[in-house]
Amino acid sequence: MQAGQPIGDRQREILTAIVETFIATGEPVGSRTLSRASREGLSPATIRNVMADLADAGFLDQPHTSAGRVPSTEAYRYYVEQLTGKARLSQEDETMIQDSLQGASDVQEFMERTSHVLSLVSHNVGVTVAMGGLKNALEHVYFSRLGDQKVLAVVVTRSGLVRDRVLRLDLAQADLDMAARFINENFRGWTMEAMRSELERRLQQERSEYDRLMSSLEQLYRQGALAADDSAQTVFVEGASNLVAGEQDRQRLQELLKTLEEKKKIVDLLGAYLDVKQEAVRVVIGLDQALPSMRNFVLIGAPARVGDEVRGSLAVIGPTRIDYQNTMTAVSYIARLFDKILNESE
Amino acid sequence: MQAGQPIGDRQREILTAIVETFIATGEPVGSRTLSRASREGLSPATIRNVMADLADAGFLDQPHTSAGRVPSTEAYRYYVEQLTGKARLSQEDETMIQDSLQGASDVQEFMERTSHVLSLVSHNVGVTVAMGGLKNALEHVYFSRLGDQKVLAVVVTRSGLVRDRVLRLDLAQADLDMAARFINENFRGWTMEAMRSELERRLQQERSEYDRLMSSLEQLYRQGALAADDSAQTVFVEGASNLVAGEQDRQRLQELLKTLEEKKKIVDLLGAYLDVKQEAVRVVIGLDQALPSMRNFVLIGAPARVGDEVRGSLAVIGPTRIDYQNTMTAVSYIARLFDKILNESE
DNA sequence: TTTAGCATTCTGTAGCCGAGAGTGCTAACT
DNA sequence: AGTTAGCACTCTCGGCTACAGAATGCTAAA
Repeated sequence: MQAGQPIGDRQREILTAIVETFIATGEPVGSRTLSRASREGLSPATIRNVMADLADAGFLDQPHTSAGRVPSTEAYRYYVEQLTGKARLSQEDETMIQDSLQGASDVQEFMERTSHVLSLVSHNVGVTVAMGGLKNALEHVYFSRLGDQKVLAVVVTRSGLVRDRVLRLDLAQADLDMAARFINENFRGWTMEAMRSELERRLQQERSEYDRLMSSLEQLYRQGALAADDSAQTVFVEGASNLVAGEQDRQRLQELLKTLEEKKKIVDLLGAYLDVKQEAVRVVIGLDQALPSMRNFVLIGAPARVGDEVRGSLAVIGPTRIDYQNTMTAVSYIARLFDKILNESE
Repeated sequence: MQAGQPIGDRQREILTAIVETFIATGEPVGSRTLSRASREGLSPATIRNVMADLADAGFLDQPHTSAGRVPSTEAYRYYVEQLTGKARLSQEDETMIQDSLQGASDVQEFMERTSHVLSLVSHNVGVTVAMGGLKNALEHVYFSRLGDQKVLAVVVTRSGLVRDRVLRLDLAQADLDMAARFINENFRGWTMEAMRSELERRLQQERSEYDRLMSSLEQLYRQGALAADDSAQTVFVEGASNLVAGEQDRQRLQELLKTLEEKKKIVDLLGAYLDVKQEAVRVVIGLDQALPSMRNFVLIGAPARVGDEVRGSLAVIGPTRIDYQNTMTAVSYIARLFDKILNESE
């Protein structure tokens, strides 16, 4: 069989079997084992022939001459593609998820719990990112003078997201109140994005007739008082300890954990692969392109949306040898739950 | 020499040497090595005698007959006790800390960065806990109706701490405003603690003449709208990957990481050992009493206070084989910095 | 009190062997 | 033409032995 050729029924079947037993056992799988497992009673020799073909086509790797075969990256891709996706979550997992997520009231908390429960059901690393929320509707801002040179700015969005930051600024409380009143009266209900650009426009325009209010607003704006969108995305990474069992090489294990600690990289990773508009769960096989330390790791994730609006992402990160079916179902289940629970609260 | 006896000069010197070389190399230290290192030119045999005494006194353990000696828990305690504490932070570390912590504006952010920089300078796990802040002075509360059955409560303290939570409650915005105005007018500047108990008192007292305001307040209070103190302590644990290099046993490593993921346990741990009123850095050797998985681990921490008020704690968690001097200095340095930076902002 | 010497004990590493698992190929079989 | 049995070959892994190296404890001498 030529490389790159579409593959036939028997090959598909055997490839699937290989991937599945490898996922289950973690050890290279040999023709004997497959022969015993396959209910069609094929002999090892036959299977060996097929395996040779699959190896030629680039679906199987061989750790060394006399070891079994190991699925290649391509094999996983193929395997995931032909997965029916019809699977059901186990009763246990479903109730565990329900219980964990019950009563989470805001996005933050939901995300935190989600990353945790994801790590539990997948036995791998659960990751969630809550977006800043440029698209959020403004509910209310509040400025408070804290002392010399310090002003506390609090921005509340309609969805219940609260962002606070302390600015180095010297304004009287009266001025702050005036500025807050102005914003609250004029921009309540606007998206943060729209509000900011409109505000900027006005500041630009009325530069000539500068009054006290405009000056305060300008200062506040320049200092980022309204930057609720801002890269301050919150990241939750949980279950890193699960990797200890899987990864043999200590060096690699350490790099892996270190990478997971670098929140920024995780945000970028999810951003790169999940920001697209796809509805469904997405499986990315071969993370080493983005993060070298993530060789042989995959990402199974979905955007977390409320209605049409993307509020973040959730994902599981684990070795290629992961239970795809189950994890995908779990991720998709939680993504739907997210929409459902948070939709009713707005 | 009898066990439990105070130890003499030579013994002290040798014990210190053993602890230090063990910390440096990580391997059991033998008499030969010590003889070469000691500038007094003692022969291995002499040292062996002393070592035998120290072993009798319970300061040294022996992995097996013909291995060197390893310091016992007691030895570390003794070692730490007789540490002068006069050490200086290296220039690098100092600037690294300065740079990392520069510009942190609120307690949260400070804590997050602190845990990170602690893990960097100690090459171990940096942990910080930000307290809820019962003792914080109330600045402002704000309630906002989010939709059916949902109310957003935001509490801002004078120190710039912002706590928000979503309550399941059905009150009209007008009622919420009234309640907020009432609290802001009556309790601004009170400590959260005082405010809550006074409010409770009033609710109790005026139960007879129940009006709309009181009813709203009651509902809000019962739902925890003002529980800015609350067990919602924020925990930051960083640098867990550093443990991979140190710990040999995989099983143990996994348990360790798992424990570090359980935020609650970490809060309890710091709480148990650091909530005391001590000013200085505290070293706790033998964490297995509190957390079995933390056998052979120590905690080097200090309360994080602003003025007289404890706002949280910071600590390094690492194996007994840690650079005590340096870590202690770093912890104490950051604790002072914490006070300094956050004091000026209030 | 300190030291030298020596037998003893234990670890870690290197090397070897054999069992086991798996492949690839060829030749026979259906 | 596809399938299977047989067989030589390769490679890993666990167990075993041997050996060097490092420390100790003890005894006896300085």
